[in-house]
Amino acid sequence: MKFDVQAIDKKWQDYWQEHKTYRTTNDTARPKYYVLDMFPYPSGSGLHVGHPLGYIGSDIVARHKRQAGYNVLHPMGFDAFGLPAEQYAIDTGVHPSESTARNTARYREQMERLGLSFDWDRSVNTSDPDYFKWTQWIIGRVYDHWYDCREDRARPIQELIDHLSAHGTAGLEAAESEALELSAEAFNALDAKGRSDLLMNYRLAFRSVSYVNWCEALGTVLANDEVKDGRSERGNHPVEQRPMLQWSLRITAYAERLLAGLAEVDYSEGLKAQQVNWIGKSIGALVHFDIEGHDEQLDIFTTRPDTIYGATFMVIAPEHELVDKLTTPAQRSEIDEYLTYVGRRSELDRVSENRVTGAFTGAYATHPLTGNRVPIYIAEYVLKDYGTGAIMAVPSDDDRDKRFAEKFGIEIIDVVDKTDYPGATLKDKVGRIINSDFMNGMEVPEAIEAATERIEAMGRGKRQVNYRIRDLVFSRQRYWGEPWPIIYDENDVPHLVPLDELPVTLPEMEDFRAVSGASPLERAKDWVATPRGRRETDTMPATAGSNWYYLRYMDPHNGDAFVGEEAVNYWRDVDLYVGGAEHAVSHILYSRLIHKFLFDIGKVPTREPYKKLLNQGMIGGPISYIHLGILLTDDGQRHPVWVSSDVAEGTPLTVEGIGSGYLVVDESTGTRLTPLRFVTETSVNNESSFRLYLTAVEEAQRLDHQDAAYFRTILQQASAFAWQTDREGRQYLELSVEQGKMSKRKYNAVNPDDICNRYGADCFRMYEMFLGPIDQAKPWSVSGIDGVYRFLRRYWNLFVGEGDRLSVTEEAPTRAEMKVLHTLIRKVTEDIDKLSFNTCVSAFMVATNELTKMNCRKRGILEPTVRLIAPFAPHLAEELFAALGNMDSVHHATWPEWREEYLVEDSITYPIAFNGKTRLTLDLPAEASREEIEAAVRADAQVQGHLTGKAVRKVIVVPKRMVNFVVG
RNA sequence: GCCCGGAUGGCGGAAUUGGUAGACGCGCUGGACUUAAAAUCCAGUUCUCAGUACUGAGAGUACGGGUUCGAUUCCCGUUCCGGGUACCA
Repeated sequence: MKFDVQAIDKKWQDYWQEHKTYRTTNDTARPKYYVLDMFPYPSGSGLHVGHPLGYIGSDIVARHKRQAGYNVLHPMGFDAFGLPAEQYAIDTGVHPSESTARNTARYREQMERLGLSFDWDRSVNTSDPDYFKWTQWIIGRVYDHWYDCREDRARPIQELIDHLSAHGTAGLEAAESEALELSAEAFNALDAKGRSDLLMNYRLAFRSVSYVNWCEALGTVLANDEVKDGRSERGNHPVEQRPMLQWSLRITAYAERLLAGLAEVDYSEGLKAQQVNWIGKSIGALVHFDIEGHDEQLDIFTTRPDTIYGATFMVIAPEHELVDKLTTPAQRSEIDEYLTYVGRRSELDRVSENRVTGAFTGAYATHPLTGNRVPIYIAEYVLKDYGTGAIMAVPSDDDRDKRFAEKFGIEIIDVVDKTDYPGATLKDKVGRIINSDFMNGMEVPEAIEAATERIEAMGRGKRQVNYRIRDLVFSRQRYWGEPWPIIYDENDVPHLVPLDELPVTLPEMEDFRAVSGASPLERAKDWVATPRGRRETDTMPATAGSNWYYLRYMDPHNGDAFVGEEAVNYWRDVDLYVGGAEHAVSHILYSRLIHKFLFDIGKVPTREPYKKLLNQGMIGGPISYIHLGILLTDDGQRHPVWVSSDVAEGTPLTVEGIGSGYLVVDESTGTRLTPLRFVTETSVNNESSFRLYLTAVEEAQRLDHQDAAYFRTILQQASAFAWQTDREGRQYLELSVEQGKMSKRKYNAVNPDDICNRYGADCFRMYEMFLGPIDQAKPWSVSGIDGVYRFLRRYWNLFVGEGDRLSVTEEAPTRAEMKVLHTLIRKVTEDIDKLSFNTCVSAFMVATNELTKMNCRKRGILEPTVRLIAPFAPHLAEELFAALGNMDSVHHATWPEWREEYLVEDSITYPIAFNGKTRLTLDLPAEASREEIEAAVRADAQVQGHLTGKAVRKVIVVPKRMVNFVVG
């Protein structure tokens, strides 16, 4: 048997496929364990070495749990619908179904090359009609429900209709777009269209006009999480706010439960904090202000009702519905001018320059407590979407209000004395209330309570909770997504497409580009027109398919339900969910929402989908640059040359074929991106350095892949290289380097296939784990991978001796050998549990070093280590396990258990410290008592040497730990 | 600005109810084997100072304080780095 990692990888990958080694059945006799990787979108560039970090970690857990006797569900599938897939298709001119199929196949190949133990028979793909049939069905269920705030759950829309026709809105506490009051008679008098419109106010999936993020370049609306700094996350295009008719999901109804549910899941604190911030709960009060000369009231939301005596003006959002009505003739032109200005400003302008702007409407509100006249302004800094879109401005205790007041010359009344709290900021909610009538002298928390009570008692408002989270816009004017399963009748009333007619598939289209706000599906006239009316032409966002996929894996081929009842009651939820932190907010939050909805309608037995979440760290890639300079030769000629990054301007240079002169730098010089595959990482004088060797340049001339082609065009920019020579006489240039994300554009993506082909999948797997804690970001570097390869080789050599023959003996193990084995069992078992994979690899190295030193070749020791290493190095383990005479796969073998009796120490090495400084160590019997230890230590000659001439004030003895003498 | 992480040799990192700081690996230095190289194996490798090999002394986990017999670990303050988020009333 040869240590030929390529052959071993191939042999066992074929074997696993053929024997379906990782097939999972819904065998309810065994305890279940569900370990899931986040759904990848199969991009055209394939996997790079950053992706597998999480896959390997979860695979180790899956394999370990399998060996530990669990029925393990460890599936993989693809998030194939959505903007990226469609944008990629448009860029490459290939139909998304084709490119998706190709990319999916590539991903699967790469994953199989890594030896990941997925049950591919359970794979799903969101763009598969058998899958999105159920996506459409789920959204249909959401559409068919409303949220009863009193029972705190979703209920069928028919029950709402029954209530409305019997009592109207009386006694109704529902999650709603706007508060409505309606009698039963009025409801019953509505026609079909009127009734449908009214119900939209309550449905959990509803259609309404709202301000949405419109992205002109992508031709679609985007959800809040798809927008970063006023630009689209995908493609970095500008985004503006526009009122549009859109489908949305009423996630706000679930805000409180999404918040509360965080208490019962095991996510990192940071991730929980992000979810909490995104939901953005704030507790405060709703206050009504009368407006002079108008019947309407101005409603504002504040978290600081205690500062109401400091409210010297009001500000409403420019888009607020009362703006037009409140504007006085004298102020009309000023307001119109301001509205034009605001309309011109993009979201990006608003975010980037933080100027104080606004205009006076001419109207005044009446302060509910003082009766004072309070001017009403409009200003950009008040957002239409948050609270009521209006505020009472308290310039003494709010930065923005203060800047506004200063600019417009408005009175500032100090209402909170913070002298007792030096350093406190406005947000700390501390201080003593002044200038505030009945609240004077109160501390802030007390005053908030008192103010709220007073306002409620006066009928001027009420306590209120507000959330930052907005309802989730769920329409896209794009082709590549699930069509909304809706048909509008001749009265424009939407009707759900019934289950037996699902899925609503996409029409075949040649040109599926989105044009100016109209969905491409509108152009598919035959598809839109049905006997019952016209189809909805909006599609769903990518999250529609990915927010419930973990349930489909439980029962992927079920044609009668999205998941069978028995299957979901067995698998229940995901025990360990592994993926990148970039999906922390949106994906996790939205699938928690759908899960809670499915719980409400009795389709899932658990309240949360993911019990424990592990966010793997990003692996960055070095981005290297070659330096271009000008060689000014003695004859005054200028020659562009490639130089080392450490060559300064003015350095004398001699370049072969050109002559000598010195280096100059001008606007044509600088740095050029160098593909990572041509860069060699070395270490010189303990400093790491990145070099371009002559051999790599020659290689770039030969190879025909993209990186080489790019690099050739770059290298044409100069005619020569100012080579340096290393110790071995090879020619190179020093490059400059920075760390960045791995991406195709930066030519720094490293393909795991390349590493596997060189070192084998097992070495790659263990090396990625050895890099450090899995949740920490780290730069990719190949330095060190040789060390892991050497370790695997040494481990192999424990089993295989001279002439590549198995050299394992049947001798009985010694106590020392058993101690090595059981120490390893304990360490690996415990550390897998802690998801501390890097220390597992170290433990294997330590054990291998020790067994090599002992020259241990005994089956009784070595065979259990094969079962331990199987999750990490599945191929080598399989090869060795078979060589030891086992017929079944090592991955079905049991996990070894450690026994304490082999771990106990006979003697313990005690550090002996004097005033806390360790001076020597002494070996003492493990079972020695405190007194025996002290006596033995005091008797030691060396210890006495340290104690001579000093008074021992105290002796601290911690059995099995240490001894410390306090001397004076 | 706010929230969340983090800072340990030349490098990746290890060390948890507070008890020998630097496991393991890389790199580097020296040696063995070899015609040579590669591979492999052995030894050394936190820094400073002192000495004769065995060694000894001092400093040391971003920085400044504190608690403690004892602090990488707990507390207070500061700096820097990474991530998220931002006119959210």
